[in-house]
Amino acid sequence: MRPTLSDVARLAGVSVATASRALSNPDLVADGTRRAVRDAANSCGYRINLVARSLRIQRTDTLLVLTPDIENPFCANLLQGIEDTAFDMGYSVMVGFTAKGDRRCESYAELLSNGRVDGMLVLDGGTGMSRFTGPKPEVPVVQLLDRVYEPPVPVVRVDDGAIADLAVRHLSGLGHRRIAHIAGPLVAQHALERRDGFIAAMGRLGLPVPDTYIQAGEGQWDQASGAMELLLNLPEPPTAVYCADDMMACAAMDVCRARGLRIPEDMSFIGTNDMPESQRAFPQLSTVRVPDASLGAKAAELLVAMIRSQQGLATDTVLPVELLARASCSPVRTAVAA
Amino acid sequence: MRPTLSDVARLAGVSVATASRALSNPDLVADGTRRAVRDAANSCGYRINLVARSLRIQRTDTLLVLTPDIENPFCANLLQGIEDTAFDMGYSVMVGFTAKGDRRCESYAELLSNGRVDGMLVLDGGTGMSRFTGPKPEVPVVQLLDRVYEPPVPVVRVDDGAIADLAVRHLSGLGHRRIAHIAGPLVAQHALERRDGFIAAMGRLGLPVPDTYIQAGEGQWDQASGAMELLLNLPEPPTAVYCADDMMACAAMDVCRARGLRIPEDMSFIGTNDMPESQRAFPQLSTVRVPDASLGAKAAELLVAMIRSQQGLATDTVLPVELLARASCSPVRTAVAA
DNA sequence: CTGAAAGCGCTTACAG
DNA sequence: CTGAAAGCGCTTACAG
Repeated sequence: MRPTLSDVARLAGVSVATASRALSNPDLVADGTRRAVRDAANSCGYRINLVARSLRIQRTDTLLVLTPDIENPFCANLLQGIEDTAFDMGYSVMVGFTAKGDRRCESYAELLSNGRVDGMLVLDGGTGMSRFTGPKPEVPVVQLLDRVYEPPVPVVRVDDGAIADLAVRHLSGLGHRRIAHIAGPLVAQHALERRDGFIAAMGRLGLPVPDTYIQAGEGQWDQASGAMELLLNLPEPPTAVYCADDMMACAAMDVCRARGLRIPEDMSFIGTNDMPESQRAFPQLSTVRVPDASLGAKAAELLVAMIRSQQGLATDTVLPVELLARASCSPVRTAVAA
Repeated sequence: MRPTLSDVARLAGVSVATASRALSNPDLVADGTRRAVRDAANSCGYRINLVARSLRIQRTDTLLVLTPDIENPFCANLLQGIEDTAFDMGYSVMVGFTAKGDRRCESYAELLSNGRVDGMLVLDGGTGMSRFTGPKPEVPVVQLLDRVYEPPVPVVRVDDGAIADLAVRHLSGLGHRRIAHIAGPLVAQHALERRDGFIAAMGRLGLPVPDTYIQAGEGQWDQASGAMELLLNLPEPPTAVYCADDMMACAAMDVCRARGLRIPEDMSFIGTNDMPESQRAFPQLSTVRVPDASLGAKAAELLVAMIRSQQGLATDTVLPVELLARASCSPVRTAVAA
């Protein structure tokens, strides 16, 4: 049998109360007593039972993070960022993958309502979490990137319209006018807003956006490749492409290379997120960096603040993005076109 | 206040004992009673408190998985595979990243000894977990890929020597004799065994292995690039390279491409793991597939079996690997050398 | 089929 | 500074 606090108390010749204090609140106890209790604990190999402690103090010091998956390196980084600051604040993290279906989501949401975790951090990729946790502002939930619950459930995100605008202006600054967009999974709000932001930015610059210049990439390698094929087969192909995601940009670049096009001379590319593969791509991919680590850190901090029921917390936190001009964009070649 | 079981009992006009049975063991209770209790529970929005339940039944139905990081897609897949089968068996998973240092590892290990989780799954990348959890066969721990604790702590793995042998024989079957190896992080046992397996396999075929033909890639993109540069600068460069990891193979291929070498005509490559990038590489990378999902599933099943204190469990489970011959290897060009 | 009671292993007012 | 006691919210022999 594992020794309990009362075993320690008996060994040390004190009450359980004192043993508890000596171990978790040493200041409340006399020097000698403290030493006696510690010795007793060591000698019998005592380890506190955290479950009992949790029941008593009514918190688990555990956070649940929900993410569609972690095949996407961006999500993986986010998760690591969250775990990192959670750890520093004394929290452990449980993880659930929502892309696996509704039954899973429901089951995960119950960990929160059933008291197994103190709070939940949801990074939704268009999965239907909203069906399972209604907008109950009283439970500690913070959303990452996409708003799936109404305010006052807080969200930590970037400005996706601004991202698209940055990308488009970079390209237009290089003289491009025929700019296409390969969109992400439009079930996810951020993908939708990047697409709409793309249209808006083009409009502001007076550049035309034929329907065919917006292709569905769905955040998938293969679909993005297909989207690029379609763009290249257009009677009047674009000279530059803004992709809602770096992985799709890499896929699209590969298609161009396979067709013998030079990048950036024949086709310029700009992605989003600054994933690890962007710097490894050839040529290195220009992108709009989304600060994954800070996003995760901010979200974790906010969640913990909610758990500790602090007041007046931000309900919408927008973190800055950054244009990273690398080698995949160049000035447009002056068209000698028909 | 959240309603408790005694609130439900009062509402339904029964004892707490009956309320508990009606909810978690419906068969033990009369039809009418069951209905009354359920109605009561619904009407007040009762949710069971899992922490209290855990304390009572002495298990948490939670597993801890320790991994160096999840930037490596292979680890990410493994984690997802584990979570998947854990979920199916009724377990939640907590995650800890061991690459973050010793203090972290120690802290994670305490979750096990302090009763927060029922078992631990460790995927060690050469981090010093062994320092924190001695070889106590009684605690439920299973190791993935690398053995860091002595038997009888079980391990679920592949045969790394066989992997290297498969790769080398594939290359030698194509006529290659000058075969080099880019090694993984040698602090990790699997990397060490792949390297030693490489040497052994070459020896069996009577092929020479100059020291310079074994370069340190450390599982890092940049280091692998550097390793490839060194190989290319050799007076007598290899005609083929076996990489301990697909990511390093991709890095090495990029170096060759940048130098204007053709793959596979000028240099053949074979990797390990079958990561997603392997199929996206150009040309598609030949590799030895390590069955990440099955590895995770097997490990999770084994761990749960240990938790349920089943007897006679395997202490060493070796899963089969598979050679995937894709486009990055071709017959050696008959040397017109000096 | 149901209830009274004990107990899982802690923490924390409250009194002294 | 220390102890006796209550209680966190469940489950499960044990009796009936």
